[in-house]
Amino acid sequence: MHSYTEENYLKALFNLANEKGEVSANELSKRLVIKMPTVNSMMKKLAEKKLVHYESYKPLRLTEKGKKEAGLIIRKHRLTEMFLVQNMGFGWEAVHEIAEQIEHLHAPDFFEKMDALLGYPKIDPHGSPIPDKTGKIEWIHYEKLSSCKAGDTVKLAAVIHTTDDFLKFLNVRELQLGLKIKIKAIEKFDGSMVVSYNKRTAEMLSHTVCERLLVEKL
Amino acid sequence: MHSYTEENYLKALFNLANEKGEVSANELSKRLVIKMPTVNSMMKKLAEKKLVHYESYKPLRLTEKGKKEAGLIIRKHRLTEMFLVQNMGFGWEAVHEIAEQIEHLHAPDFFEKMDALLGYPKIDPHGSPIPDKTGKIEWIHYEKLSSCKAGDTVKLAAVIHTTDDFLKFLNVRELQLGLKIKIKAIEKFDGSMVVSYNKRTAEMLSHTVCERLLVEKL
DNA sequence: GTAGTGACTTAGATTCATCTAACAAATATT
DNA sequence: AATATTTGTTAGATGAATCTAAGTCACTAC
Repeated sequence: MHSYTEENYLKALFNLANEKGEVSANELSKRLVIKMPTVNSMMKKLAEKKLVHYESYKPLRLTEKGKKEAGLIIRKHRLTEMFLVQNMGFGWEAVHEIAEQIEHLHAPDFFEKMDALLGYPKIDPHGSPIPDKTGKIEWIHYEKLSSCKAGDTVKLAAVIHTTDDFLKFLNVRELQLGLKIKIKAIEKFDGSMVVSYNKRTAEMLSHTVCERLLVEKL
Repeated sequence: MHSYTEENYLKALFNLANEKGEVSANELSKRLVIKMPTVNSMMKKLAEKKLVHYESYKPLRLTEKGKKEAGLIIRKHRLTEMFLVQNMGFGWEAVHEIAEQIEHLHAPDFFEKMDALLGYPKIDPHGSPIPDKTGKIEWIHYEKLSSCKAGDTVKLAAVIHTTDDFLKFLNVRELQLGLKIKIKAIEKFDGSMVVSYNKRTAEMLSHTVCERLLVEKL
């Protein structure tokens, strides 16, 4: 079994790799807010355990084993988030911090039970896919709202870079997963969009926001 | 805030004090399966933090502050057990291990929510009182079944020394909290009891079992 | 193609929770 | 009361995860 600390390194490596492809020690250090030398020695340790491929001065890569372990942690995280929202009534902005802790529990029955009570969900409350029991993730490709054209009608499928503040921002505007959104206009100079949905006929969304909303075209 | 480790010492001290009054370093060491010198230095550390009264070669005592902290951890443990049983469908024999881990989470909202969803329960699934939000415990005095007389009719109010095996033993015999039990006879030589309840007309319970069943006389 | 900057590594210190070994105090036994 | 046993304490070591300081590698810019 791996320590709480090791699990956080694995998860960070996994997430960074999916965001940017290769992962540098430096990025990892920044992500975890842990100084480089510490990261460096942990990488050697994880290499010993065959969880990462480590070579001096080369980018970091998870091994297959490492990916699987990371996937299983992320599975626990996302199942937990789903449970907190669906079965306990938390808002999607409130669950990340709690799930960050629960993901490290060694309690297979607990996660099995959550999974069953939720009906074996495939996505978490933010639309991110939940890895399966082997740690594998089934990537679903959505488009960014920012890459859609005026006139398109889309369905909100997932949100990314989900800080609490951003999620609260979405709450205030009733922007929820599954929502049907019509793009009325796009401002050329800043990429902001005017959209309509529900009873809102002209809501303004900045480019930053549109970059974080993933949609399916209808 | 206290570390996971410190919390376990506090909880063990609290429980031992309630079982036996005074607590020796030796008992604590055995309970936690941690060697004496380690316990010793932790006691000094907790004394620094004003959580225990420590004097060389004297029994250990929690300070008021220590009792409160311990009570709050036990509160989290018992709320969790209740939630796992009531809202997630676990059997009472399955929840201890999971709750041992969840009790250490720093997630006030999570425990608040469980408390609310449960309707602010006063006891856990084993009949033990749940400390209030200030860490105070309201002791309820029940009698041991073993101290009742033949002919008594009692209600099962709590079970103590609840190992998983013991709880499974009770499951098999349909012995649940709230159950009305009639004492038909007591064997003098070994203290075992013959009791009836539900459709069971002559169930034999050893003295060991009767010592662990707490009841209210009816 | 050398200098400079940023990324990476090594070396060594610190803190926490644990251990073993050895010693001291308190308690029990005869 | 003297001795043996149990309990508690001190000293010092270990491993995990962190740090700072200092040195090395590699890419970028002229």
